[in-house]
Amino acid sequence: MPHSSRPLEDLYAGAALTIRTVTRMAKAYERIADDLRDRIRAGDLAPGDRLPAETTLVERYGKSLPTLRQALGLLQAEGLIEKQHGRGNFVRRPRTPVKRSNTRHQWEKSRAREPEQQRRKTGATEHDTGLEVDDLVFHASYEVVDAGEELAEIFGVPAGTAMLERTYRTRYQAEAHPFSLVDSYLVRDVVAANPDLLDATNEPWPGGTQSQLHSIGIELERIEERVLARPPSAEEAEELGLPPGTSLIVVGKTSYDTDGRVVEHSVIRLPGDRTVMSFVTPLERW
Amino acid sequence: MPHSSRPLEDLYAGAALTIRTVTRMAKAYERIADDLRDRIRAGDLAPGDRLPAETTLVERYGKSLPTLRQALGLLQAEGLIEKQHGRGNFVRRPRTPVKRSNTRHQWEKSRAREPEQQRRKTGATEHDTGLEVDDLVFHASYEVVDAGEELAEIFGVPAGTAMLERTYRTRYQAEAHPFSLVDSYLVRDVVAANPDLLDATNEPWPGGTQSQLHSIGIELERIEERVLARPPSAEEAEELGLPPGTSLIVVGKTSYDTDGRVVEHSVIRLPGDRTVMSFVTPLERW
DNA sequence: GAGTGGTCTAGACCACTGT
DNA sequence: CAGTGGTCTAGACCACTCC
Repeated sequence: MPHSSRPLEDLYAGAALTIRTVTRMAKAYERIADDLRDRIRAGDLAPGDRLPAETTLVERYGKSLPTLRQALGLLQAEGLIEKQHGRGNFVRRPRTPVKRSNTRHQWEKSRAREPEQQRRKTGATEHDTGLEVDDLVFHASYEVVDAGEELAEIFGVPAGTAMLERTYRTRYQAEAHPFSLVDSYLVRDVVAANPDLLDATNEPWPGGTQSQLHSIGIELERIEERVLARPPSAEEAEELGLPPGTSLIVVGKTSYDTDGRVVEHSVIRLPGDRTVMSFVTPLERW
Repeated sequence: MPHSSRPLEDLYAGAALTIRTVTRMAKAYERIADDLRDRIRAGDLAPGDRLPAETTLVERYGKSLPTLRQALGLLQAEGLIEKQHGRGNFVRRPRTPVKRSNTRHQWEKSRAREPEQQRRKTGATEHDTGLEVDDLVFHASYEVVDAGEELAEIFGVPAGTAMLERTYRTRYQAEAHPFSLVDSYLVRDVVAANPDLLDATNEPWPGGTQSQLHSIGIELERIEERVLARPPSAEEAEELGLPPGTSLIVVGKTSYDTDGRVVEHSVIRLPGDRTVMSFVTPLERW
């Protein structure tokens, strides 16, 4: 079963759960989809393989083209196949899962005060993914924008306050699409205390954002993350290489300093079909 | 803008982000979808309103039925409209968002040792949602199952070990569909120390799982949650009332006791279009 | 039974990919 | 240029909802 080598994800995928099977009339496009799905799961069609041409499948199943295409649409929504205009339909290769844990925050905090040479070795993303710096391609750009109502409310500043907007794109060297889109916001006048922080060419900053904040005397006390999922816009789907039907995970991350003030806020958009986030909650002892 | 009364969610929805507009040929079904989307956002079509019949829209836009339906399919995937066979297409009413925070774990732990009368007042779900116990309808059933490979690995027990499987469904009194499907697992022989724990009719147990574990002398030390999103199966979509195109959020929650042993594991399935999870990560002071 | 969406057909023409 | 998927049409018949 090419798509289910990881036991844990099987469990979450419902494979191990007994689901009450309901007998019902199978529609033509469902029967076709079921058949193709079985062939893929059985390994009859391996990841990367091209499916027979749609016209061929029309003949094989004895149904019309639109009906067949409806079946393929189902499989596409499930992430099993990928359509490539002019080339064919292909069995999707499972993409490298992207792991992200909230233990990264404490790790990054501890790193922030270490010497630069030490900080340069690995970043929080490498910490999460277990990869080397060279495996990742990183792109950053900065811009100064006025705070909208939402941002103003989050930071507790007047609307229109000048904010430093930093956008980051990170992808695996070997892949075409980034696995995270990050838009991070800081109050411009706060970070201006260190002019280096206003210059995108200093990215990637060894030690990350917490190290940058440390350079202007800010210590973080806690981080709050809000997680939701929604369908991607057409642009987001294209940028992340998301197949139609898969969703976007959006994380709103807010950093509070030791005075309880909001010092940073990020909107992190992640592909829903390959992101696994982990959150550890320690509990106080009785 | 009926779908965007909550500022924070606007930000995460991308409304406040400048997205580079790309000029490209608009396809017929995209133009129709754009037009209808605009009408909905403008409030021209209010939540709950029925759209004109598909045949009427075919005349209005001068396109064929399949093309029009393709456009409606887009809007449905975006969660803007809802199709109801035999009734019509309706502008979706935003559903009550379901909030869930990891602060519930510490809250529940503190509660576990309080007197029953105190525990009975509110549960963790009410703590999250800010609702009263009476606003929620709760269903539980228990079953003893053999541990599969995945469960065995998680708990560090041999495959085939007898597990207590507890399934929970929770919904708002006023709504037809539950907002969470929980399958929780415990090692049967561990919980058998208190026979009350094997009986589903004792649910809802005041104080929740941590209180139950307390009754057999187990104290939790930390909770790990793994979060991912995937498309729902047909059954899950139906049970949660998910429109096609929206995704499921799956949380794998593992509870460790003070000896570092796994004592409970849950698979929690939540509707992706209405669930907002919040995770707070405290950081150690410098 | 009237009105609505759901499924399915047969076929035309366009757009993209690779040789 | 051949092969492939993408868009679109006109129309038939079925299934569901509600009066």
